[in-house]
Parts: sequence; structure tokens; C-alpha cells
Amino acid sequence: MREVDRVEYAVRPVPDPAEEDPLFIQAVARALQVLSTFHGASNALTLNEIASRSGIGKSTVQRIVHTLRQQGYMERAPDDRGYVPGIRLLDHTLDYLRLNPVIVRVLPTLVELRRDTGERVDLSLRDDLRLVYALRLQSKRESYFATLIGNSVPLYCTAGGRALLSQLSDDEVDDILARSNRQPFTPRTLTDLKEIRAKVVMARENGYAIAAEEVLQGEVVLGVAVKDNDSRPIGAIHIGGSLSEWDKDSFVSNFAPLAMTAAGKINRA
Amino acid sequence: MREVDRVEYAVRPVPDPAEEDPLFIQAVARALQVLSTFHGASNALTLNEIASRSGIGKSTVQRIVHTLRQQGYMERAPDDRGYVPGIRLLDHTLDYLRLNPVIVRVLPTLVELRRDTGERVDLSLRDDLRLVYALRLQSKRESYFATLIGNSVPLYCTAGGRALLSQLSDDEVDDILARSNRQPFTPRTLTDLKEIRAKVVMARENGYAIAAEEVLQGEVVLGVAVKDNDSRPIGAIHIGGSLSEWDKDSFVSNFAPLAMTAAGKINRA
DNA sequence: GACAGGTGTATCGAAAGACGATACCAAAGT
DNA sequence: ACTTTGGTATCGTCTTTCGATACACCTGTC
Repeated sequence: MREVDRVEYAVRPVPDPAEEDPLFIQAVARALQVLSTFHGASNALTLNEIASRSGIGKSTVQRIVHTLRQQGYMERAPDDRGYVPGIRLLDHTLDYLRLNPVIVRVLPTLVELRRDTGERVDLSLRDDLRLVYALRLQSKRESYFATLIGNSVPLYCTAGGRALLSQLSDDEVDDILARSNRQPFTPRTLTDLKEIRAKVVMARENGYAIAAEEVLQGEVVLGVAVKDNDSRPIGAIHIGGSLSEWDKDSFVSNFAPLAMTAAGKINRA
Repeated sequence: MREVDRVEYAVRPVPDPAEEDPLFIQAVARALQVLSTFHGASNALTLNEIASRSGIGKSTVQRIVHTLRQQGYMERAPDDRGYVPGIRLLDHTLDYLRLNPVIVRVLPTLVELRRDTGERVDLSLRDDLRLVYALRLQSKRESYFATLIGNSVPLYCTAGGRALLSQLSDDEVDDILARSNRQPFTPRTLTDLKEIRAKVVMARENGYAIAAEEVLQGEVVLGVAVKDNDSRPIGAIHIGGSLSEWDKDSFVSNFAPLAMTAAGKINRA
């Protein structure tokens, strides 16, 4: 779970400016900011911690937490020390998944793909510089926290990310890469711009992309892009396997065709 | 997905009272209410729809949506007609899962159970009258929307719900049953108080509970309770199978022991 | 081609209500 | 007993939110 800390959460420029935006509601942004404080946390947070980490005054935090708690979006930590996010958040997770046409469209194909491959498959959607996992169908053996929904990974060093980039113009790719802070997750993470661009070009030719151990040790991932109705790329499908069972080449030759077929089904809509 | 509409979303008494609560922040509650409008929706909502359904003025909705959108919690619908929940919500989903000690504790055991049974297993947590699915490890074949994270089901007519109820006092059970609005999901849904209480008593004796086709046609589910450190029940584990592959009795005799073992591992902490 | 219906955007003044400082209480650790 | 830290409560000022109203735009219809 260490890696989680490494992902830039695409935190909007900090909700503080609001520079003369007459439609902007501070109170709401602050409440969301309070909830977002947990992004960096590894355990429950006390009021004071929330206040100091978010830069919001203690009283305000108190009232925001009070309100969020009343609505079920925050809970007291079980040991009565600090607070954690509340279960009510999951209701909105479901809404997001249910009402997202891409997810609705992809899910059946993803289940097929999971059946045909026997490996972990997932769908992630783009949020600026990152991919956020929206659907994850685990393989039999493994299931870490890194495989939970909501986890996110950068575009530049993931199979799906590069598959997605390969469907954008070079200018867009350059912009994204320039803005990404390329901190290696593992010794194998590619951070050199030239190398990354080469991978993107390869992906553009092949229709899929590969990343081996760039995020997690011992893991090989194949990714294909998912497009919207205007055939703009908006996410990616991953097939993920373990290098203890596969060597990279046979993994690719086994699953690339399946992944491409799946992508075909999804994108020809 | 029809069933989704049927679950009472435990909507807090409507955030309108705020009766003299000096800590209550209206703006925040209203924003959450706007997001909650989607609970009843089956597609994107326009500003006017949100306004009318939530009872909030159009201008206010406009500003709330503006703010939420700016932060990524709402998005324009892909066809440019109305809005949908935003991907940023998933960040909080992950926080919820990561920071919830129960989930952290249960996940490894759940993976084992998934491996040993080959069926769908999941963990759901209680929110008053309902169980909210927090972790779902799908079986190979199926994956409907009903099996997504965040979906919720009533306590009274589910295996896990009854297993949970069986760990509460009779008074608490009566209270919960009385407050549940017991609308049948299928012809097989038990709604009679006596019958439900009998099932709960059985669960108390067996240590597990069964529900067959009470929520979904053709589905049999076995549930055991999950307890916190004070051995109060807080959730349940489900093993779910299809009646086209199992008859109820063999399903139970196969999986009850495994479920009990898993529950033992989890609850003896 | 004008019109009607609906969606999203912009503006503004009044007054509601959110803000932070401060003080208080309880529990846990020293 | 004393200090520290977490959570709660109170209050007056002035920032901010609220809803009414009006505007711009697109779609489809007559």
C-alpha cells in the first residue's frame, strides 16, 4: 500500500483560490477537502490532524465533521480515536458505476475476458494524468489492497496508460508527460521521456501496450484503450498476470489477441 | 438493476431539519443531498431535475453542481445532456476501504474463501437496516450490476442480514424488523415477522444463515456474521451460488463448514 | 422560419449562516 | 497532581450563501 502515497491525487489546484468565482461554494469545497485529507492518511485522523493537514481552522473542521458524520460520510474510528470515512460514501460509488455509460457498456465484455483469460482483468478510467480503477475482477489467488477499486496509477508508466496515450496526438502526449511527475515505483519504472514515447509509439502500432514490473514487482500487465462514442480514449482495460507463472512473451502472445478482441467489441459501438 | 430502486437508502431524516443545531452546515448537507439525488435515478440528471427532486432551488443547485464539478465529483454526461457523479468519488471509496480496519482484517480470509469455494464471496457492512457491499470477489461466470460494490440489501431478507441479526438481542431484532419496510423482492422473499424471527433463531443455533431466492431469482446465499473487537456484529460474509448448479442442501453442506472456519479466523481476533 | 420548451449560464442585493477565537470538559499518559 | 491531547460548546462579526430574475443557446415542431 505504500505505492498509494505516491500517486498524485490530481488534487485540484487547491480549492482555496475561488478567485472571484461567484458560483463557488466555499463550505462545500471545504467539506470535500476534509474528506480528501484521508487520501494521504494511513489510519484514522483526529480533528486536530484534519485541521492542520487541511489548513482549515479547527472549529470549522469540527462543524464539517459533525455534519458529515450526521449524514454517514464520516464515522468515529472503532477504537474511539479519530475519524474515518463513512460507509455512506459507497452509495455514491454505486451511483457512479451504475450511471457511467462506459462502465455499463464494458462490464459484460470484461466478464467474458476474465473467464477466457483466468487472470485479473480490470477497467480503469482516465482522470487527467492518471487511471482510476473502476472495475476489478480478481484472479483466484491474489487480492491486495492495490487491487481495490478507486486505486489509481499514472498514465506514463502503466500498460493501459500508454495504450490510452497512443490514441492521443503527440502534442497531447507531450503535455501529459510533461505534467506527470515521474517518480519510479520500482527499479523498472520507465521515467525517461524518450523511452516512454517509444513505448507509446509501439502501442500505437500494436494496438496494445505492455508494462512489466513498472508499478508492482513481479507483475506483467497488458493494456488496451477504451474509447467513447467520438472515439476519444477515456480509459483502458488491463489483463494482469504474475511473472512467476508467465514469461513476458508468452503472456503477450496468449492474451494480446483476447484483449484486442475485447477492445474491438467495446469500441465498435 | 431493478432491485436497486427497492432498497431504502437509509436517507437520513432529510437534512432539512437542522433544528437549531449550531454545528450543522447547510451548504454541505445540501451538496451531499444533490449527490444523493442520483440514488433514485437511472440516468443522467439535468439541473432542473436535480432541483425538483431534491427540493433545492435551481440557483443553489447550479452553484453546488458547479462546485462539485470543479472538484471532479460530478461530470457532464457524455451526451452533453445532464450530469452524472464524478470519478473523484472513487478516491474516497478507496479511502473508506483502506482505512476500515474490518475490511483490512477480513480481506485475506475472504480471498482464501473465494479460492476454496470457487463461488462468489463478499463482505458487507451494516448501515442501520441494511447491509452495504464493501468487498466483492466475483465468481467466474457472473457479474451483474447487483454484484457491484456499494449495492445494498435489507437485513431482514438476506442470509448475512439474518446471521447478523442472530447476534443481536431479541429487542434489537424486533426493533430492526419493525423499522424495515418489508417489500418482497421476489415471490420467495420472507416478509412475515414470525417466519423471519424463526430464521434468525435458526441462524443463532447454526452459526450461519441461508436465503434462497429472496433477493435474486435462482440464487442461494449462505451468510455468517462478522464481529468487531467487542464482538458486536457489524457485517457479514456471503457465499453466493446459483441454483442451476447447486441444490440448496448440498450447497449448505459444502460451504457451511468453510464459511464457519472463515468466520472463526476473522472473529477470534 | 418563427416559435415553444428545455438546458445551462450569469447577475445581484438582502440576510442568513459560516467562520475562527476562545474557553471548557474528559481521558490518558507522566 | 499536572500536562497533553481529543472532542465539545459558545458567540459576535462579517463573509457567503440564497433564490429571484433575466439571458443565451440548442432542439425540435408546427
